[in-house]
Amino acid sequence: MWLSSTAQQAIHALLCVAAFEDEGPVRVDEIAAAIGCPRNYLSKTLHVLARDGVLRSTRGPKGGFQLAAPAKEITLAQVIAPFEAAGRRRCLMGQPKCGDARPCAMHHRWNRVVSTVESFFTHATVASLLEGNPRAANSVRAALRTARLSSRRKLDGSHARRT
Amino acid sequence: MWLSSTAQQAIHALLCVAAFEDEGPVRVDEIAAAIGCPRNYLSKTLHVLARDGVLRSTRGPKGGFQLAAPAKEITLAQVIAPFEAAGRRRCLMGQPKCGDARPCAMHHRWNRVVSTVESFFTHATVASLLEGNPRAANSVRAALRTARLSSRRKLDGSHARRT
DNA sequence: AAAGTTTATCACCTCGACATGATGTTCGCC
DNA sequence: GGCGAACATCATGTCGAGGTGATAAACTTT
Repeated sequence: MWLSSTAQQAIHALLCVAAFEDEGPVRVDEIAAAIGCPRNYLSKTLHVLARDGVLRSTRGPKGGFQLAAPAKEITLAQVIAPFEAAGRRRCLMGQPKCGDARPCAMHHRWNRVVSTVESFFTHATVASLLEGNPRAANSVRAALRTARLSSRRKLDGSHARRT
Repeated sequence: MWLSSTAQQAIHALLCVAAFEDEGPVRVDEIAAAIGCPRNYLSKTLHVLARDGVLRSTRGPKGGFQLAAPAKEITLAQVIAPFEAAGRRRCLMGQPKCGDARPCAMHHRWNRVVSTVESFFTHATVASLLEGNPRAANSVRAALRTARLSSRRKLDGSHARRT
């Protein structure tokens, strides 16, 4: 709820990348498989984050996506910013004129609520999420490992085993 | 932001109806003109609220929409409920499994934020908005009066004046 | 330099929210 | 009862978010 599905994918994907922060780049296919979303669409999403300086992408073999900064320095606000018009139109009734000068009927009270939400997103970092929830972190890692295994298996199938 | 434009219209329209609570029904055309939204679409929206027991509609001359209960008893939550899937999917990452048992990485912290927002909507009543903001209430009333005047003028134009 | 792996991007599709115009339905009033 | 005022509803249209498959571009390895 509230976040567009694109923004949700972005957050989820960043958790995946962060979970393997020091093991090199993570491929789009792995992430897409791990979080269950279309590969090409996720590629587009991650590309945007790369342009915004949140991720770094490398093409070719051994390529993939990495964090562009330590996980402790990446806030959720940065991650969802490109995909949410949120923060712009804060008026509950969509009135363009609404502001502190010409407040709509619920401007002030609503503003307090909005601040709460915004402060959640600006204070929560990718790292804090993983640290605070070892169980969830593990499940992210597990999902990615599974994805890696099955892509291995696919490779083995195509050009036979070479042991 | 956050509320669908339909829900925004619903809230705005209810303020209009509430502002004229004791002066009889308010017509869709007036409301639509006052808040600047398509008449037929608003009609559909208000009809839903009528089916939900928030409004009462009367057809024919002297008809229109009235509150089905005192403005003090109508919460914003009731008003937006039919137009927002909100409250169902509270998981930030859209995971269906996410709950207190199998929390996603930010389930608990996010839940606190969600509660804040929900409590805003369940505690704010239509009456409280008008009372707390006389200025905004007046501008709602003014907009509706203007709409009424211009529809009068249209009538006078069609079947001449009869003074 | 050729082959293979990976991201980047293009053209296109689908679907639901929002919107519109015409038409039906119910009412008050003469 | 018949007219006009108002809500109710239907068929249809528009538009952007989300999604897909094919292809291009960049990189590594050999």
